[in-house]
Amino acid sequence: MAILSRKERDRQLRRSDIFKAAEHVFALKGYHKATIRDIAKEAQYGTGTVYLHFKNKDTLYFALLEEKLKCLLALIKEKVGQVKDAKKKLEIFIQESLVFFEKNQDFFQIFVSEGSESYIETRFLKSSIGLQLQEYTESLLKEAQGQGVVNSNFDPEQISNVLESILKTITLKWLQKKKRKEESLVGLFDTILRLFLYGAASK
Amino acid sequence: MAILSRKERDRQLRRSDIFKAAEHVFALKGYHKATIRDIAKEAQYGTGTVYLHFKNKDTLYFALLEEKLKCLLALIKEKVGQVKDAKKKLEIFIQESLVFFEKNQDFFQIFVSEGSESYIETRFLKSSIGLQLQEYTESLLKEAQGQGVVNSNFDPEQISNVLESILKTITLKWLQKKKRKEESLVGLFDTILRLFLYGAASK
Amino acid sequence: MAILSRKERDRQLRRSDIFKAAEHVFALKGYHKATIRDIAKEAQYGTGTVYLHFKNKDTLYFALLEEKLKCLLALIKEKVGQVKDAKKKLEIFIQESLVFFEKNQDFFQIFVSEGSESYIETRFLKSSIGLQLQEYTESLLKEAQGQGVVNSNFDPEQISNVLESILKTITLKWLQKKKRKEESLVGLFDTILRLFLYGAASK
Amino acid sequence: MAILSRKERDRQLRRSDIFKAAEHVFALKGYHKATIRDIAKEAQYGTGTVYLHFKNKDTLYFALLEEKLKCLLALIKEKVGQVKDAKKKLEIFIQESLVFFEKNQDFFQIFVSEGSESYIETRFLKSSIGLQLQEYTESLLKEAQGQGVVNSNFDPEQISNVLESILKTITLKWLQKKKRKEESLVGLFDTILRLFLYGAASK
DNA sequence: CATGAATGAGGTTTCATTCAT
DNA sequence: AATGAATGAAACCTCATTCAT
Repeated sequence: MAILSRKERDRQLRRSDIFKAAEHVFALKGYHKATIRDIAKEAQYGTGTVYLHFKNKDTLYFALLEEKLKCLLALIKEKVGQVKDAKKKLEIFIQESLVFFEKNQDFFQIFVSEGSESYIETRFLKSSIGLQLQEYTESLLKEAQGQGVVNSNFDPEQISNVLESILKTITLKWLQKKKRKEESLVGLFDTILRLFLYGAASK
Repeated sequence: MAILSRKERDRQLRRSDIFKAAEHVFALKGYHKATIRDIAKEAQYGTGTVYLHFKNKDTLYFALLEEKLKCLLALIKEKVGQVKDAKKKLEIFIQESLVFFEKNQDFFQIFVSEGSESYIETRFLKSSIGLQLQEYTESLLKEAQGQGVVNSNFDPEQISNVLESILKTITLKWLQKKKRKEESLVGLFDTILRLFLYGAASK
Repeated sequence: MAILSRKERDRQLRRSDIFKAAEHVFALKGYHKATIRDIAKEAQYGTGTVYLHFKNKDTLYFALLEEKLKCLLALIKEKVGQVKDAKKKLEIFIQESLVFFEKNQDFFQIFVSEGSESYIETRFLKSSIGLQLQEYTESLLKEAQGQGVVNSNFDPEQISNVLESILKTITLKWLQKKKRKEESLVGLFDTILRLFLYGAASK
Repeated sequence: MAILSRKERDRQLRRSDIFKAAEHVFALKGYHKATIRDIAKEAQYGTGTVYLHFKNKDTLYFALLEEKLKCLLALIKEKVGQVKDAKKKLEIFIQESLVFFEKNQDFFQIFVSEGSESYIETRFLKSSIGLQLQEYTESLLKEAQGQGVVNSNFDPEQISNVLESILKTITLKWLQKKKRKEESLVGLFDTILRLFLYGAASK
């Protein structure tokens, strides 16, 4: 068993190496311009080795998305689970998302690009983790509606999508300007929360 | 002159045929999976014919985006120009966008996909029409800030991005559910305006 | 008949226009890079018009070669016919070739390139005019052998080829250096004659 | 080291296979009509394999020329280096060229075709090996002039070109008649040397 | 297991040639 | 007759995927 587990550990290490490389390359070049050889080289493996761990390019791409999203979701769930207040939960949701995006900028670049090609969108949304995140966000918003934090007239799915899109938009623009400014992404937390909850209107 | 104008008209007709086909195929398959042959076939022309009108795939893609966006922008500018009130202007901006998206669903699919691969993003944003739309939206929001409709603490660029992303998100979801529901996209105008201006919070 | 002959004259004019254009374009770009559209445009005709006069690109190319070579051969024959002495004949042959090449540098460029692609070589050599030139040169050399001007041990075909290749080589190098030097091609007559007849050795 | 050298040897083997195939196909069809697929098929490899070794068709073509010319030049230099007498050197130069051409008839076909399309000419002449051969030939002739073997009045560049063209012409004609006659190319050595040094005139 | 050379399907693009006007 | 838009075959080249070592 000790041998098996070492084997398994090694296996996971390779997978993780490839993930890291793929994350970087996909973020840099986009799905189509990135080649498997690029990724293998970045990971310092042979081309074929990638195929020992992932059936094909698609699989690798989505596995990468899922893996990272699983992290994000787990993180959020854990932190959110520590509070009861629905508004606080939303705040933590946003906060932790921003922290995660700031730490994983390559991943974010991929995450935000996904949705581009229609067939990717479809496939990804059907992936269990994509759905789970969607559902979890919705559940938070329903809870917020239950507690009178969010207006109950809105369709929970709709506003969860809107929240996500605001998060993505603000993060994306921050990423594009990062070179010039020296602002932390988390510093935009207030803006996002405020925009989402109270909108752009004057008080 | 009659001959010349007929020639020119024919030329524009071909261009338009190809645009229509390209719109459809790009929307269906995405930029990368769409082939020039697909588009030519859809337009019922030979492959080479496409190249008589567009230097290459890229050019066709961006010409299509620009053409449509020019329409959208012209439409919006015209309608918005008929009112003075900044809030009314915003309303018309949203309203007309929705009308346009509903009428041009294939284009919307492409429009929302654009932004995916980084080089497309870059190239598109640098295109004059992309910038113009961006700037026009910002100008509307600045005006709204000037008239106290929108909070002046926000960065106009930021909220214009947020407005655009809300529009896109809601439209996208509507598109994905269209088969089931039988709701008009313009019917979501109130939701969008409200969400953007006053946010998701309870009153 | 007058009408017919005018028609025919017009026809010859078109042909000649196209020839002139083709000569220029082929010389500039080479056979493969030159397109029929290039040639038509240069001649200020429509693409299709070229096909009214020449079955296809190949035909045009070889017709051009033949036309010019027919001129060259006619010219040479006429001048050479005015003398009896075999050595003088050879001198005139070389002299007139040089004059012709200097006057028709575009044609020379094509002429010297022909021979490149193996299939062209074959086809051209089998053309009647190619053979005629070859045979005429041979006959001059045979005559020179008969009069003791050229050594009878040589195969007439062989030395006629050698003479032609010396002519081409010297002309080609002259053409390539023309920009720098300001020497007339005919000025190289002595060199060529001397090299051909007495070789490169010291006296 | 053994492993590395075997890999390298394999690599050279593939390269050589492709060269052999390319030599044959280029000789048969000429540069433009030859396709990479033709060459790959001839070499019994897949199309893509060719691109593992040569960036593109051009590169393959010139690499082939260079490789062969490098051999020819090396061979000549070695043999010529064994004698001191300038005339003997010239003789060996011609002799070895003929031996090489006879052994590498496909290459010769290509070699003689090169010079066709102007851009090929230019590119080839600028290649170091093309220049080297040119310069080496010139140096031999200068030496011959120095030793009174060749008339000093001639421009060394000019007569080196003439020598080369005589060599090519005679070889080309021999190649075209090979099917009929059963003569060795080297058998034409005397003719070439005599023609070049003493010309075609009677003694 | 790891490798990376080999593969070949498939995409983009060009251009000789045709044909409706 | 003249035109030039339309055609589509065919070439180049890339890269996901396989497989022998």
